[in-house]
Amino acid sequence: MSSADTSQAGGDRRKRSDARRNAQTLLDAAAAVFARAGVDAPVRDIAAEAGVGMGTVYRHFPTRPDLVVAVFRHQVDALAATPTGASGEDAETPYDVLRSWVARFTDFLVTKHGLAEALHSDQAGFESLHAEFVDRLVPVLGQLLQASVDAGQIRADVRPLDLMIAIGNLCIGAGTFPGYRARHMVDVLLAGLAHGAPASTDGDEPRARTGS
Amino acid sequence: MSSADTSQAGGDRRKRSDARRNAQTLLDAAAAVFARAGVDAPVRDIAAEAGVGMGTVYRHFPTRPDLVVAVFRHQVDALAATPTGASGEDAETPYDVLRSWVARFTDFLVTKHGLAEALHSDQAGFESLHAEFVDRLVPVLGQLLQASVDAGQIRADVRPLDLMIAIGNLCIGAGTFPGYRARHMVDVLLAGLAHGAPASTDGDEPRARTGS
DNA sequence: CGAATATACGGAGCATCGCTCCGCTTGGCA
DNA sequence: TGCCAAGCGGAGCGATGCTCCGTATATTCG
Repeated sequence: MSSADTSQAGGDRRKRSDARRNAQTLLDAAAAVFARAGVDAPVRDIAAEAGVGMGTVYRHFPTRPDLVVAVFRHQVDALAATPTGASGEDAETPYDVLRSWVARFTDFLVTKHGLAEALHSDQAGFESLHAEFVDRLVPVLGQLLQASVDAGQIRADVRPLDLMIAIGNLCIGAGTFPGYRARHMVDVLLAGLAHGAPASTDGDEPRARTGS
Repeated sequence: MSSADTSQAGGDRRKRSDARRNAQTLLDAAAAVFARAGVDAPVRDIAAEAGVGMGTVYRHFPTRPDLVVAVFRHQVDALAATPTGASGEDAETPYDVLRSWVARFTDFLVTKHGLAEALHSDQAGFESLHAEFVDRLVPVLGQLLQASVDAGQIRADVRPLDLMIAIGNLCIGAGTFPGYRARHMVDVLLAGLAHGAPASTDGDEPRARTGS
């Protein structure tokens, strides 16, 4: 599912050698172009960088987002592969683990110029890119969240999807707006996560605490 | 400044009558189309809705964002015109005032389909749209923030621009992603604002509190 | 009231996208 | 070596933001 079964660069042994090579070349070229011009870079540029034609790009990656997904697959995998205890430290509290995972996620989004932006643009079927992130990362975030809730360290009224999208959103413009510090605002959000539950802020119930 | 001196619909008495009328027609048509198809709607559609040609649109509003700015000008004005005490209630604490202003800002962004998204897309000179919002609203937010800081109700390490962009970002996808509740996450962010300062969360200093 | 002229209009057209289509090239195999 | 399917390249399509300029008309002046 999620549209990115796109032959994964050099994995497929049944393809012709030039096809396999081109897929990898394309991946490298895309990574280079994305780093240089952001993930919004025209597909034509990527084709040119790789020294192939438009057709070749689209044969390997049927749609632009598929290419983006493929380029960042490794890093999403890394993020998805840390259910608990990033570095094996079991002494950390669940909330600490949550914090460090979120920090890594934030770094990832902030580092890749325009990735966070692309995650949300409704244009050109970028929803598959979004779906990829949601499918892979929401479960992990769900575990981290639940553990912190169970430990009584955070409020229980924030769902994994809410938090994931919120973090992704906060990272938008990180490299674009000079004065905006995305990481800092993610920190503030996490602080709010930790304190909303025990005492509701100011004695003033937020509003519309819909659903669980 | 900010590129939106664009004749303001019907204000200019020196223009030809048909020009004045068309400007207003365009504004109405744009509002209708934005409501129906989001602020990303093609300029051609707006021209068609208004029953005028492309040239007319661009003569009145030199660039797409200028049109968007003009359409939402009234509401931005309303937001900008409330330095303190939304409804004259002086008994509220500064933090309450901040909260209610932010709630109105959030409602505004969430209501207009795609406005929050458009605020951040780097494409097609949308930075003028962003500039408009920043110029008008950051000062107000600055006052609200400072008052709350002075009252000791919120942490002092969040600047107006940070908060404004953060809120705008959190509203992205409000109407697009079914499960995402933007308002709720804005609440969480505000909760973090209130609690980060006094006691740093868990005894564990967040991380990299880069330059106060 | 009727002509003159600046002002405004309309929409064809340009450049840039994402993506498709199809004739040509080339790798892999007998 | 020769065959043919897998693969390739890039012209081309439709959409979009924005420009340009010949045409229509509101306004003014005799």
